[in-house]
Amino acid sequence: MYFNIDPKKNIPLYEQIIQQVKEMCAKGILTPNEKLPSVRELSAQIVINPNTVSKAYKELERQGVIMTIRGRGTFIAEDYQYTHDPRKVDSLKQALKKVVIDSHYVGIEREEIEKWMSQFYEQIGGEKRES
Amino acid sequence: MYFNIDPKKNIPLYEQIIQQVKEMCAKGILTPNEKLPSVRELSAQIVINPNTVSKAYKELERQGVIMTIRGRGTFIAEDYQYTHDPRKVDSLKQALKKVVIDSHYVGIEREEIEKWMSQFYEQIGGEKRES
Amino acid sequence: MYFNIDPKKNIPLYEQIIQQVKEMCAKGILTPNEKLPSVRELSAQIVINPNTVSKAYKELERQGVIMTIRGRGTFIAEDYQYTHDPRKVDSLKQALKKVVIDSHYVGIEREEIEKWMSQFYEQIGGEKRES
Amino acid sequence: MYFNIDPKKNIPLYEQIIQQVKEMCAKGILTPNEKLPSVRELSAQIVINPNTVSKAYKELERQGVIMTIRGRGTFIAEDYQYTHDPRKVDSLKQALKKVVIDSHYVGIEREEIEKWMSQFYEQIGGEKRES
DNA sequence: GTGGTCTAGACCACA
DNA sequence: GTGGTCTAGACCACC
Repeated sequence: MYFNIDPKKNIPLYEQIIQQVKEMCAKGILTPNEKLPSVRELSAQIVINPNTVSKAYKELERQGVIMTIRGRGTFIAEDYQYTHDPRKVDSLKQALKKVVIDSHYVGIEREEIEKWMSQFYEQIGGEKRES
Repeated sequence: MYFNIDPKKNIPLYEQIIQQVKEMCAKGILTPNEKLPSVRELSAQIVINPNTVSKAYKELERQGVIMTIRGRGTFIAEDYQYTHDPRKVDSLKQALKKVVIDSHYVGIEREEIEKWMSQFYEQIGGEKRES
Repeated sequence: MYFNIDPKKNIPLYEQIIQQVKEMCAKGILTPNEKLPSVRELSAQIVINPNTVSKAYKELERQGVIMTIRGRGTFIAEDYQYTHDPRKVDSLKQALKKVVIDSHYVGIEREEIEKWMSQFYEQIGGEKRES
Repeated sequence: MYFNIDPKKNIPLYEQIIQQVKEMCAKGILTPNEKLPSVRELSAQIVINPNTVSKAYKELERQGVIMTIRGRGTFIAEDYQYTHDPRKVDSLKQALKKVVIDSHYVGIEREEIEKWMSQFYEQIGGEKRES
């Protein structure tokens, strides 16, 4: 459970938390039913406003990545449901397009991008989650 | 020179303009030294405030994608210089990682993502810009 | 944190802010991680529109002189990176040439110019920034 | 009489003309009473709007650098008068300060700047103009 | 509280 | 005609 939060980045803090939780889940570092630190704990650990952590948790729960059990804490969900939301698909497509074009302008070759992608998929690929 | 601006999207209007100009350049729809619509023209065309268009143009100029000639207008730059800015590279890497992880959560397979990527590169690949 | 903004000058207001922030940094009056006045504060202090201050701050951030932390404010950057941008070098050279020639036409001797330069460098020289 | 005008630069075209005329005078390339090209000639030569050349000439005349003799043309003035205008002096000081600070931020050492300055003064120094 | 985005409308310098 | 600067005032996201 190591978070790497950088307030200097453009990405909102709560977004950084969301991404890192999802990343750790995808990589298998966090497994279903595993307990997450409480809002207080985490906010103390990464020196951040508790409201920010809370917001991240709420969003993660809304997406079905984690679940809160009153009085017990928050846990990684075990029954994640894929949501083929067409708007999300489109937004992903846009994001990928932006990466392709921007990398083109930075002078990064296609091979490089694909190397990155392979790396990311390798990190995930190990434990393909059934659902 | 058709722009497709949607104020309902989360992406700022000026960012949408930037992306679309870059996309059209990369695809070869816009060629070096070609004139862009004037700030006023474009703002009238896509029904947007001139300042917003101006902001987009200034950012594009800062990135070296376009150049403005005083009193004459704005043009696609002819001598685009790749900038291997390490911060940009890193941010691209992050963006790609986000796409990979988020697509995983939406239930999109790796093959699908790679198909998209191939499409985007095909659209660009035709006229690889020298310099 | 005293700013000396003069709307009557030819130099744009936001440029004056940029120059003075950079000057204060170079002189060591502003030190890394120090907080700058908020956009609203500064705009009230020097009786100027907030957007103008914002523009100055954004440019300073783009140059890597300051950094903004979302919801917290703007701070002097701690890890300033020199950018040996050849275009900037050239433009500086031009600016210096202009000073030399114009001073020649105003009747200022070379010794005078060099005296000024020594003064400026003395003000900076004290705390040469490492990194 | 070779002009090097670049409409892509930030400096206004008429300013570029002014600077280059002054530079050529200071260097001795243009000597007192030498004839300048007519507005038409010059505007044709450097492919520019005649009004722009005209504006430059008017300003140069105002500064006393050149003189127009009706029906004969424009010539380099022979009796240039130094004008110790305090506002100009101050603006030069500001410009020099800006060069010093900006060069500091670009990572150029003092020695480099002084080397430039020496170069510029050498180019002028040959024929110190008496007045 | 912070900065970021956008609008509307004004004025100016430049070509 | 072009873009550049500035103002006033609104709304929003983030912390």
